Amino acid sequence: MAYWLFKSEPDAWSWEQQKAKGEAGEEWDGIRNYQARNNMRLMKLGDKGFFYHSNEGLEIVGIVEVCKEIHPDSTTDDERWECVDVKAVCDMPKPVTRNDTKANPVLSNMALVTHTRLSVQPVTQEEYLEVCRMGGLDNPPRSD
DNA sequence: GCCAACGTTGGC
DNA sequence: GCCAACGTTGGC
Repeated sequence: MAYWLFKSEPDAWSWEQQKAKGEAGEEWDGIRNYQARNNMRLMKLGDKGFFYHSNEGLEIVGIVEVCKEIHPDSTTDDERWECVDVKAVCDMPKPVTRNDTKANPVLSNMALVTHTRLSVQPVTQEEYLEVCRMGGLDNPPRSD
């Protein structure tokens, strides 16, 4: 079991829209980057991840859960591109900004800091728990 | 809106 | 298999 981070521009797909989908969740489609796709291939049902607003906000605003494992991306016929489905689990009580993560030595190796352009990233358990602590989330949902 | 970083494409 | 050209992402 593992932890992840999903980036989305709120103009294109926001945390509010994700929450509105509720338990049904939604495809994390439109990913056209091999590294990001490969990360999604590794995801298991029940894995948790952060929902990050890029471009505007630049902060982790909530927690999502993988609710469908890797399958073809319905937005393209190109069979190279696959995706998972995710559903919203809970808000980050106090959103954690990218600057916050950059300023925390515990998170110095976090992909959000070191791999700026990667849109689907792995997060270590240590990083996950630290970000949740910073965000005021007392009982972080676990992947296992 | 700009631009640096980085990923992809295609010619050789 | 290299690398120049080009396209995209994302922070500022």
